[in-house]
Amino acid sequence: MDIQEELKVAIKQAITELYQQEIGEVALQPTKKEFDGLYTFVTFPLTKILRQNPAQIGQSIGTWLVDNSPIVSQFNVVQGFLNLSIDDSAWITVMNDMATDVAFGTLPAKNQSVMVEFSSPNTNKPLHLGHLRNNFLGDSVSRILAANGYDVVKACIVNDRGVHICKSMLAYKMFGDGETPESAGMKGDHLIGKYYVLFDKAYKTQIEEMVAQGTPKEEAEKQAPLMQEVQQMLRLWEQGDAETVALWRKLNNWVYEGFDATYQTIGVSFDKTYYESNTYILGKEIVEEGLQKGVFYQKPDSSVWIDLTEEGLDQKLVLRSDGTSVYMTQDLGTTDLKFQDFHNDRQIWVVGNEQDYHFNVLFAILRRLGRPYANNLYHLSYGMVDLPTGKMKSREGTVVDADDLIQETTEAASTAADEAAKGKLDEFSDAEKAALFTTLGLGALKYYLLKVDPQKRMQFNPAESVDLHGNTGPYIQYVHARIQSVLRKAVELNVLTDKPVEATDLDEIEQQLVFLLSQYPQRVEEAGQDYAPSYLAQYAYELAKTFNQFYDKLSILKEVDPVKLHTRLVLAKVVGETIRKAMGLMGIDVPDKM
RNA sequence: GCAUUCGUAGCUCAAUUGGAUAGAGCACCUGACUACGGAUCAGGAGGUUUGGGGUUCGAAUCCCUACGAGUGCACCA
Repeated sequence: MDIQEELKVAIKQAITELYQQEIGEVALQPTKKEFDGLYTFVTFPLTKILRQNPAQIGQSIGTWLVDNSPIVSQFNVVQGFLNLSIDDSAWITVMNDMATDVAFGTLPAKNQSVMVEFSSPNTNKPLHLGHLRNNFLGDSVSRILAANGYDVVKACIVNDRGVHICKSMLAYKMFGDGETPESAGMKGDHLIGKYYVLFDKAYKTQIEEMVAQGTPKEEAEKQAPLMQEVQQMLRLWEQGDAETVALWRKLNNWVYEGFDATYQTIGVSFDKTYYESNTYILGKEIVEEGLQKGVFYQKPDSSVWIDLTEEGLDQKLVLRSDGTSVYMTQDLGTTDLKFQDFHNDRQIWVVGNEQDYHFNVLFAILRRLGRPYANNLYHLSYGMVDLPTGKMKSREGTVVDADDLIQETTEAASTAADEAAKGKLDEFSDAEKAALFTTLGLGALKYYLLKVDPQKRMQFNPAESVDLHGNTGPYIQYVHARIQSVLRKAVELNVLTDKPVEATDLDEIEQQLVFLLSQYPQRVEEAGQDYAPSYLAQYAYELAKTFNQFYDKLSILKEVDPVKLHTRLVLAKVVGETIRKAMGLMGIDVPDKM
């Protein structure tokens, strides 16, 4: 039973019968808390069509609904707002539906596939806070789309070649002295990051020396011997020089081991990994195709361009005059490759908003080329993560390392949780405790980063990110643990939660809870449409908070009326399951005890 | 300079896409524990939604403008 749908149909019917008019889509909104009712229909827009004032329209429709719809029990009209109360029997039907539907909140299969590309790291340094926002977003959006009935392919493109990795390679060659992750006692990605920093230091010293001797800074940056060597190394790599390739392979593998450990900790995985070393040559035949189709044009120096001024964009280079690729060429190639590999109905890129322009251009070019998939591409753009002290700057050493952060968050969770648990965890083994603290720490961190609208730049406050109170992951996790505790005791009392609810009336707060629960599938759908994990964060918090109010106001296990006791247990059970699902869509686990 | 995103309580964020008196959390103040898990709940205070115009029954939301912040405007990726 879908109360909202039934209401919409009933309202349409009311207008047809009362006014002999057809209206389009009926929009309902949740009633504000200070008014009676749960659904509100706004009548202002109808005044012109129905030629009546808003309050009269509300009064007429409200009266008709109470007389003709079995689910509408009461109504009130405030100006142009028609507030509707729903009969308890309808809510109880809804509750029973939800309690028996194992797949509640999972939408029917759409027989369409989506590729979500995210993470896509460079292999010269470890992941940082910004990558975490990217990974959590991509992972969560993938889960949300799967819940919406799409077949999802999670893809990662590893940027494993180029100047940046050559810098680490060169520094390792110079200062490495055979060091390995084992000998250094460091994760591989951190070790390579160390050499990247070493390169940068040595390089800067060279530049400073050259500038001191009178070379202009810009020229010094290009002429510095270290940079020359890096360029030479890149050429050797491209020529397939055995020694260079072997070094490259060795260092990259260390980095992958490090990344894998981090991915495992944060619970992120991919269905397909592309390596740029395999794909960077792609795209040149597309340039050829574009020239033949007249989409691109060639300048006398033989560089190739596209003119996108009609789309409000600029002229853009797609092939250098020496015939080598640029970033855009590669992306054209990989987009085609991804489509050939999976034939996805849609492709999504989770990439920071500094590349907004790049994706506008990429999509415009693919449209011009007449790619069949060109209108089903989406750049999920997200804002940077700032620190309370300002921007993260690698040069100033203010970058927050992902592994460090996760460790700190877990430690903070363990300190706070050990204290707050007050003996509840005594029976836990050390391993169980460690697992719980990771769940709580990661829950706090993921929730903190996902609750904000992706598009917005956000501020990361370390102290707030590990908070357990208020609008946080652990607050919601706590409600789940609390519910499980109640359900465990119910089992001891032999109260079954798998038979239908037989109550005939509900308390107001119970009604509010059922109403919220009934909205879950719709929220999943909206989150999918807008690629917005934040909707689910908002929802999970509201549900958890409402449950705590319910819990405070009404007793469950101490209730003497067996019908009410049963009703409340079923309600608690469904709330627990829905919290688990909603949090699951953000990649957040919920514990049974904490 | 051009393009683009953003500006909401002291701070961090919401606002169901144009709807009611703009809501939460943190911090601050007050109350509720012989507890179905107080890691909780109830209450208080806190706002000219950056300023100024406009559109309409109705604007944080749409348009214009000023101010402020971010990002992009490479034959880098």
